[in-house]
Amino acid sequence: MTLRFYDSATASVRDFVPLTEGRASVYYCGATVQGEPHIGHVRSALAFDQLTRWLQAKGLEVTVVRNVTDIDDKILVKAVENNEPWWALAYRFEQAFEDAYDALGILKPTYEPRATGHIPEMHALISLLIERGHAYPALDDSGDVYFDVRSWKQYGSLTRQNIDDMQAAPDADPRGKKDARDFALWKGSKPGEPETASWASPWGAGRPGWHLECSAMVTKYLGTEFDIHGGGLDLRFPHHENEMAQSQAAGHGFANFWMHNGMVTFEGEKMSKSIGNTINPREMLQIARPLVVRYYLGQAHYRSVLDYRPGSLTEAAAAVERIETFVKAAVSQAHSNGKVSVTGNLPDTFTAAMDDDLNIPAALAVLHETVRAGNTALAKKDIEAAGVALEAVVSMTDALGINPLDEQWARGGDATAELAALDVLVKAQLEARAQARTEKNWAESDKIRDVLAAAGIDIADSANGSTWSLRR
RNA sequence: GGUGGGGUGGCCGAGAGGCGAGGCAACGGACUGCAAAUCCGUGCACACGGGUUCGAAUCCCGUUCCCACCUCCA
Repeated sequence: MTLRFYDSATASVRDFVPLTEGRASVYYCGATVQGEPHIGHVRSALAFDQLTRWLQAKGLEVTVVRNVTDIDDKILVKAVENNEPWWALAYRFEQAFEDAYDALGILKPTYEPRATGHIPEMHALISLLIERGHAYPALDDSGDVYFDVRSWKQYGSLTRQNIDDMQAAPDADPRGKKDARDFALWKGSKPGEPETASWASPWGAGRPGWHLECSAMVTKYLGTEFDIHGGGLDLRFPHHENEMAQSQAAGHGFANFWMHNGMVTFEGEKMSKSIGNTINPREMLQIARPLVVRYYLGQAHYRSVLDYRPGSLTEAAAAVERIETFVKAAVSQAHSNGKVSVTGNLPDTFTAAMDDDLNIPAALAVLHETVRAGNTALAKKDIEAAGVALEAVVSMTDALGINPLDEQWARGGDATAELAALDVLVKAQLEARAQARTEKNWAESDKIRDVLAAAGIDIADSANGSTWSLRR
């Protein structure tokens, strides 16, 4: 089957044919760094990380650009509230986002441009739009520059909306606009705003409008036409609609595919900064390991709503442990050297599921079926079959970014020495217990197990001896 | 008012005309000194009402409920 993705612009699943053979260019909207990341931000980045990994697995050379919006109204407001320079606040939260992405193994984009670093590119785009008759300086003397929505007849096409049918914003302030729907490309400086948040421009000092940065940056790094533009579903309108309008009005082909990930809800309600029902990745990481959090956030189809509720992570942990238990057992029995290479040989059913608009739930079904087959092989002492299953499982998990053998998920480096020491001590206990068991001294055997269990160490007996693991 | 997405077994979550995806939980069995893990089995699900069809969770008509976007939002 060929690679297909759902394209929001046409509301249909289409074959994905890269504009340049062998390559793929992806731009997706990162965060406005005005606060701590919440799980929804991470899910979005994860969805596009899964996309990136799959494009790579298909042999494409992928260029990924994710923006950082480091200047906007809220950043300025919050900086004042915090009595902190806006740029310090933006940078601080940018780091918090990076930390959250890193913790979950989200691959670094090829490049991560900041809005404030691309003012000249934005000016050039504004000038071009004015020349072409699609933008105009504000009719009052605010110093704003607006996109002229009525001048672009395709406006609304991304979300298939008609301007006249749209509900007017309740706080519609016409300011110097020709139409209430016109949006700011450039915002003139207002009294009281910090000088550091103001840049000179042909239309007066000011700062960029939100939508403009993406159009300017995507063109700079990926060209006037590129393969995929992604982002959260909530960005579809107005942000992506506006982006598309201004870029196409400037004569650019722009995105070939638009991909939008679904929202994360909290017990049925959308999580958002403005409502305040958010979950911090840090909080999730306190109740589950990074690998489990990644598995949980990535297990549903990227376009589905993902509803978080207490207990979700416990269930995900059970599923992850099932995979890990098999991999661990198979490595020790089928790969005595402990080295398992990612072959990239994926079951056809897995590939077919992934090719079909990244159907990860179906791909995970293949993964779990392979785990079961592997476990059965181990039970039958069919080492060859177990080895085959092991390689398939490792390759599949690797393609999804949840390979339990990946050093990304290894415990922190600091713990290595402690673990090694613990291993020596626990192994001594296991030997004593093995002795007791050969003597059928079950009381002693169980006592040793209980003592270890009380310390958070679980032991498991098998035909090949006993193994231990730290309860997590 | 406009646009879009949905209602699937105890829970999560795919599928989209015909063999009960998969995971979690539960129960029964096998294995085990006992556990744990693992394997096998059980549950006969598709909001409601009509219709089309040999056959519908999947198509059509109607009803109903939910959610998102239309203002900053991943």
